[in-house]
Amino acid sequence: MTERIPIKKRLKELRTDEGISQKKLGILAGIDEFSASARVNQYEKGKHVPDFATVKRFAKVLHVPTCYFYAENDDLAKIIKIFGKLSSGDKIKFTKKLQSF
Amino acid sequence: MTERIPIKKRLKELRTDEGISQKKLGILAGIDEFSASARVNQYEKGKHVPDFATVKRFAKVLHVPTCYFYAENDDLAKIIKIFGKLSSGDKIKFTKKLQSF
DNA sequence: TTAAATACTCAGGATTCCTTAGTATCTAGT
DNA sequence: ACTAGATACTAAGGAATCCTGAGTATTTAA
Repeated sequence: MTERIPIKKRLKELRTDEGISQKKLGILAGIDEFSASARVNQYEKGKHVPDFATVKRFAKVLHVPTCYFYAENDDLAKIIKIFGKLSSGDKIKFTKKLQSF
Repeated sequence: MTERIPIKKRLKELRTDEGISQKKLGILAGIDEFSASARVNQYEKGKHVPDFATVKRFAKVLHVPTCYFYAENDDLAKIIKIFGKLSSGDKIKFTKKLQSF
């Protein structure tokens, strides 16, 4: 029973964009160096699912909002990523403009 | 060790807006009627964390994108919710508007 | 004030994850 | 082509977390 969870895909995309290894990503996210490689691989292959605290640390390392890893729709994922890169001022401005929709 | 996960807050907000009980929400999401009450309560109180497949079913019942439940930032949560309610055409317009920022 | 609905809790069996130890594969240098 | 080191990946079992079943509190409405 393979759970269709976006984390594996999103994690791999961002990690390869960043040009770092599975092990290094794990270490940067605070995972013990001796299990970092196995765990990140299990997440990317979809063998296991990281808990929220771990995803949160991946998000910090990879500079996206945490919920990016749970976005099923690619367009929505892109919006979440862009929103995360806005300045605080632009976030407010943008949010206000949305009320028109 | 209480994990600071947005699910509990988002779940309660949406459920009360909808005006249904914890048990009913669980049943609508396909949980066995004899454990629906306990499980949804555990999720809302933050005692346990639902797996992604379960969150996905909550999302369907409550008419929001799944990643809404993982959004830490309230403004971003609102954006995700609005995006989920747009028509395909408006989703494209919406995405373009964000590019200009 | 009572019954029913709703919210909530506990404990243990069921499930999933993390760690350890290792194998497979890729890459760069000679 | 060969080797060494880096990277990707996997199995298995102990550790951690969840789901189920059986309740107890609390709220609501008659």
